[in-house]
Amino acid sequence: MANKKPSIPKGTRDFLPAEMQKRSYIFDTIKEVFQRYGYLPIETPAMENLSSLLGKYGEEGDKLLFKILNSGDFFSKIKNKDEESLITNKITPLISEKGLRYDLTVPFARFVVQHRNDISFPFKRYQIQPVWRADRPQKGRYREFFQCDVDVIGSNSLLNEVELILIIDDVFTRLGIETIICINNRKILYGIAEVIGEPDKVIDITIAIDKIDKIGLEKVNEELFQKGLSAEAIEKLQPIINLKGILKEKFPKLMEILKDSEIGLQGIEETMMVLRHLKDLDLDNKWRLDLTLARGLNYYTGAIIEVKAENSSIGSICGGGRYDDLTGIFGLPDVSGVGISFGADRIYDVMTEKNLFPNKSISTSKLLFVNFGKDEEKYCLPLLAKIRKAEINAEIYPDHAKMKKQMTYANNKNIPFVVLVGADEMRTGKLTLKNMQTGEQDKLPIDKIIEKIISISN
RNA sequence: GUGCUAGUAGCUCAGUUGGUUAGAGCAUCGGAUUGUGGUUCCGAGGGUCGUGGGUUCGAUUCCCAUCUUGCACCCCA
Repeated sequence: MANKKPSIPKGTRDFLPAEMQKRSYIFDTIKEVFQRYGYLPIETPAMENLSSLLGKYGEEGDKLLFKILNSGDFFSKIKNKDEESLITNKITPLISEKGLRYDLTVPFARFVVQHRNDISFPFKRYQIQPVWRADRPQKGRYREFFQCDVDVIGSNSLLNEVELILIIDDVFTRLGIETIICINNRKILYGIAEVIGEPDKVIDITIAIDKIDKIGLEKVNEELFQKGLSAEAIEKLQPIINLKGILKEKFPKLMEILKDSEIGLQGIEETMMVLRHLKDLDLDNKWRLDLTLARGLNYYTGAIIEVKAENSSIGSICGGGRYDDLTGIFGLPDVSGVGISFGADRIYDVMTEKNLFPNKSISTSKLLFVNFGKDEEKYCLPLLAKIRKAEINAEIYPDHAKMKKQMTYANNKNIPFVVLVGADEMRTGKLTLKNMQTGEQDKLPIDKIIEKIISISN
């Protein structure tokens, strides 16, 4: 009798038809744009070997991986069952060798290495699938969510970076979301770390200055000090973080600062190239160079991109960058890729918040046959087939229920037309067509009904 | 993983300083109307008061634990 209420795991969601319709709208729009730019779809399994996943996302990422318990009697295979060897991180490799994917980029790198002989480079692919993270859920953060990735792999050209930004601009313009696209380059960040004499602390530095908008300059400096940066290095960093002004002024200053760092200068050059193109292209969305943009994922090496919706509490809705050696870890060195990922669920949240979904009716059915009984069913079925052949979405109520019930069904499902077929209609061949919006009724033969519905829906 | 908030019908929420049968609106179902929905009127079903334990004569109410939700940190789409 244990009649427990059914539930789903923390941070996961069911989607009702009304939500699915809106989600499909987002996915369809994104897919259409991806294809417009010449990207082709792939899919990869929900689970990967843990060895493919671990160590790719940083320490924090490893913690957030969902691990899958081995099948069978794995426990008997463990030799030492004393407490010492049962500590989580020691026992994990013994009982789990698979995990749910954390993003689509790392599985893609694995995919490219594995299928290198079946694809030709540069390889442009898109991939729309769910990913899983064992994070604490909160606003705009789920444990299962969909990413829409576009990547080009096997090309060093900065044209790819430019193209991805155009895709971002295209997608958000179509969806009606006003965004700001932030652009930076990891090489500039490396350069800065080099110049201030703390090249080993790049990650700490970037993570800290990434928070400057949120916690302010003082707290950032505090955090840097705690991470072990010398006071001198922090001092040197200040003018860089505080670089103000328009691009024309920023770049010469930055070049002066980074003049002793080869990698830093390279980063500046790359970024200037990209931005110069963007200037010519007249985007609908705002964009800017943001030296405080860092992004947490370890594998980025060049350009980094992040998109935020304007005036929204939901965090970034799209992000990405260039990774020079992701395939290297899987045994294929010297292949560079760039890619971005759209967070479909956050885009959904932003669009809900700002009421940006087009208000279409939920049902796709244009017409419902009311069911009066056995003889009438028999009479209606061929007519229904005819209507469907005319490419009109239509259905018949499956039970011989009361009129009220059937009409309510049509009403709730937003079906614009109802056809009533009883003894009278069967005798004359003229069916009663009811317009659910106006309440008007006509007696028409089936061909006229088809004509009418087609003319109205066009 | 850390801190804070909350959990009462399918949904949104009342309520109880610990005391018989826990309420409303919406939704659902039925009827007024056996071939006419969206508006109206009448009625019905639905709750182990998140779960487990403790204190008490008695707990939905107090205490503890746990799960879930929301928020902040961390991190991120």
